[in-house]
Amino acid sequence: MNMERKRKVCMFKMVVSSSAKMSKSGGSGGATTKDNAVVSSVINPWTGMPYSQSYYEILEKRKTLPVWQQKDEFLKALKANQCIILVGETGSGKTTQIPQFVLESVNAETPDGKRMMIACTQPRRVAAMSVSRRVAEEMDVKIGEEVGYTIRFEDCSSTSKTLLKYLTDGMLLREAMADPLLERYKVIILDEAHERTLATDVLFGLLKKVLRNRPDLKLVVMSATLEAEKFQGYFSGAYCMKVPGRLHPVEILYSEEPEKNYVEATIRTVVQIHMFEGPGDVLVFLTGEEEIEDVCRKIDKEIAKLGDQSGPVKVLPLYSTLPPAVQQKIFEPVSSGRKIVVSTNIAETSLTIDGIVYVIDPGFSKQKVYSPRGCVESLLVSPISKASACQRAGRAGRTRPGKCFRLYTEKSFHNHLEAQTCPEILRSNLANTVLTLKKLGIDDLVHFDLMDPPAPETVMRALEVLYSLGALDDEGNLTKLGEIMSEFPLDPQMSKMLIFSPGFHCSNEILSICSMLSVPNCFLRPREARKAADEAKAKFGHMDGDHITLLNVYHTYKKNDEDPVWCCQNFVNEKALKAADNVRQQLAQIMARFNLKLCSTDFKSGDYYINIRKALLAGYFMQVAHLESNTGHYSTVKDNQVVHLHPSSCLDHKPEWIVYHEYVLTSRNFIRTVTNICGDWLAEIMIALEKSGKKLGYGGLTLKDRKQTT
DNA sequence: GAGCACTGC
Repeated sequence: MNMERKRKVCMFKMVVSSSAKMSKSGGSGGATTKDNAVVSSVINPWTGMPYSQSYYEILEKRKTLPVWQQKDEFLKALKANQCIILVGETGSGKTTQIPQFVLESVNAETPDGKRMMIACTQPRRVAAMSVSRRVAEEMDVKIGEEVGYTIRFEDCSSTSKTLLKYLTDGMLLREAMADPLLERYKVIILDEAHERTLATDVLFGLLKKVLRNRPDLKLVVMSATLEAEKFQGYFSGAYCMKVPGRLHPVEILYSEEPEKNYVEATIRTVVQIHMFEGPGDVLVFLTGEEEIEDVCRKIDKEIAKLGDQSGPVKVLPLYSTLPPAVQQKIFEPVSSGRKIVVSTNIAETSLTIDGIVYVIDPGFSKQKVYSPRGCVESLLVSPISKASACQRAGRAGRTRPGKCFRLYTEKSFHNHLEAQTCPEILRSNLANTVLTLKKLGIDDLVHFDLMDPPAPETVMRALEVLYSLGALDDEGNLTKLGEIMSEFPLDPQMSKMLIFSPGFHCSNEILSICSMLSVPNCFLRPREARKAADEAKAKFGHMDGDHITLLNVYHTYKKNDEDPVWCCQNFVNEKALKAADNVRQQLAQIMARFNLKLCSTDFKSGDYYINIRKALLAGYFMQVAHLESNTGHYSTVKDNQVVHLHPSSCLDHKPEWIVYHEYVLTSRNFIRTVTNICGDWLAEIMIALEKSGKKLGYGGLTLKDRKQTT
């Protein structure tokens, strides 16, 4: 078969010439030794110790990064402007170097020794950790001292020493809740701003406000190219500068005709690359676990058919729920033949694989969409954005020139793909975000200046939820309860359930359930052992429902001393349970801060499970479904939607009333993680709510109607 | 009788 794709467009320019010149003039060899002799007496101002040999070696490499060419320009701009937008492509060195430039100049500006920090945010924990380690090394200091990082569950920084702190964007938002003017920071750098995470978007709005109240604070927004103008318009008056990247050229090849079946086209392209292209590993982007496993098997089969006429291949799947040991395999070099990694979007930003020369981009990914009407979040396979397509292509040019095969036409790239992926804030349930904003003192949500304001309906829905939970009062102000709720890293319903659980004498148990609900699904179900996995899961099952099943798993895990062998034998995801244990500790600390007692009902008491189920309802009374006797289907109490029990539920019967943790829209309207409750308990809550004057918009049902059905 | 893209607090 001929290669069908003929159109070639070179997307990336080589930007190595200037840096090559740079390292030549710096002199590698003899000159370096001479330099060292001169500067070896120089003392590291941070430690008071002479610089180590490796400091100078790294310094030479740092000086070759594109961003060093513009160090002076940046420092001048920083002095003259409150807000800078820095556009830097992959490989410019902005994430490691800019914060150090800032540190050098800001320190010079404040000789009074007043300790204020520089923050640099990252969307992901791993990045915050690994970048700060690298920077500590570059500065020849110990991580956690002058340079540190803060992520959930781990604070590797020191209040007395740390000057430069890398942290997740979500973490900075948490800090802002206690310190709304972010007074401990002198400069805040928001990195990877183009990713537009929910936390980054909220920080944008918050910092725009804070900058007006703190003329001494400076903000640096760092982003990849595409949205620079939009950012400049939002941060009006910001100084904007561009730094070139350093990526090898990537040749883009498009399909001539639209592909009917992108999975088949993918397999065909892999085979073609393997037969006709030179050496180099292949990275394939697909949408999900099942599709990936399926394609991996088919590629193996097709390449086996070729027989000896082509070299060996190693086909490896990659997605987040893969056990870490299997994930690690993608980084191992293959002794002979070609490595083919078939991955989800995880390889687009979170994981970087070296040695990739060919990228196959079918143009799809699974994306979260939110519908405020039904309060549902769902995952949909959707076309990616142009920005995302460029990011994928760039993965082929990290080590040497590469090729990217787009399995769609050039016309559809230009005409059908959106420029940017829709920001997360427009695709999410905002109940928790609105609670955070209220806690940050932003009362007027309508006039809060967000880069992309969400639909009014989404904000209204969030306010409604918070109001009915008692987090907001009639005027929309945060109540005492709302304030405590905002301190928990949980959805508002879950915070409320946890805060009310001591009143039901079961806070230990609810705490464990919250933790289990906060981590990925702990039940493993490998394709080759489905039956055994289902049997193992059934042993944890409880007749009252899935929440108590989760509690059983957690208790049994602890009873077995967190034994990895036990996890494996019972098809339980050890990583998830460890995470639940971490979450539990964190939540317990927050509870202690508010004097929320940890208590349990006597296990032998008939009320043990009843109390737990009542506590569930205290938070999730808006997520109740009723079995309709005429149809045999469940319908939601709130808006009379027909819903179906998710097949993963352990319930083997259909109780009249159930509370559900989530409503997911996939092949049908499913409710997942459900527990049997009593209609009278719901009626009691409704009466109490109505007495306090709260209207819930319960689909036109009056209280009398609801009482009649109980 | 299904699915869980990916992050983050």
